[in-house]
Amino acid sequence: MPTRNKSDKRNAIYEALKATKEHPSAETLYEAMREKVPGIGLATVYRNLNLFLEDGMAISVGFVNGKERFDANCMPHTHFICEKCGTVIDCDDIDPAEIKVELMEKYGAEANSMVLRGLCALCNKKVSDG
Amino acid sequence: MPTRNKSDKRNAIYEALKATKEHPSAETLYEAMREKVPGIGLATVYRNLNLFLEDGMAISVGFVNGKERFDANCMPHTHFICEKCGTVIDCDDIDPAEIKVELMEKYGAEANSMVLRGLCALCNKKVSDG
DNA sequence: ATAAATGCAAATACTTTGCACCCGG
DNA sequence: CCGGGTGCAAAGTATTTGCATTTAT
Repeated sequence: MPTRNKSDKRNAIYEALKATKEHPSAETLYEAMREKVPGIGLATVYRNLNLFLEDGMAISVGFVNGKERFDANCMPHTHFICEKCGTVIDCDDIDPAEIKVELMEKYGAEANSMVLRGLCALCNKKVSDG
Repeated sequence: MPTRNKSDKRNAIYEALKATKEHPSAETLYEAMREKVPGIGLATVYRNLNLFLEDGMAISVGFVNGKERFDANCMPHTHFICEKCGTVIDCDDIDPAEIKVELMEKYGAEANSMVLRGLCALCNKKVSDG
């Protein structure tokens, strides 16, 4: 493992990721940071996000419309992804404990994340409204 | 919606997808088919997989190592993906009904799929063996 | 004959990487 | 200085698309 220096840009990226609830993609995070951190490059955001993953400072929520989405909250928690609008919701209070036990008992597999996909409340409403 | 003709290649792709349990990527399916269907093109596989999705004849399991994986089994069922080896397991007997109800009650969101990620039995064993 | 399906190559979209330069200790 | 960090542009992957050709009806 490389020696990891402090770095203003790295800190800024991490703080920006921690500060948002929207589980941003690299590009989204980059766009959001450009004003505050002038001159920052997209590649730097990508590089540092990957370092955060390595170091356990962030997790990948998965891909939404081809883009990887990140979360600085590393506490195991369930995510819901809306297939329509791409919103990612933290479902902190939905505990997959029983499912995990079941998975272990039946398949011997150790789950460390659970992702539900479907339609969020808003998009669901739009559908039923027609 | 375009009028969809029958097509030998399309049928072959669909049959190949139905025949396998490995939830293949487009590329994997293409490689597996090349011998049986000479001259088939990768783009054709991609195109038809997308048509299957549109027509509800197949579902996307999600992305594993950057590649989308497909399943011809459209009955709602839980998937487990091993982050280490990329194996996708059907967990037909793990019913997320309660989780779905919880999600609807707490978030008003309608889930249509559930994916668990972690380590499969084999990879988990390797880890604990050290 | 007509409309859809296909193969190939070119184009996309997202992410990673090579490299020269910058910055902090 | 020296080693890590960064920006930019180029390279890399996976997927989609344009177009001329083939195929089915």
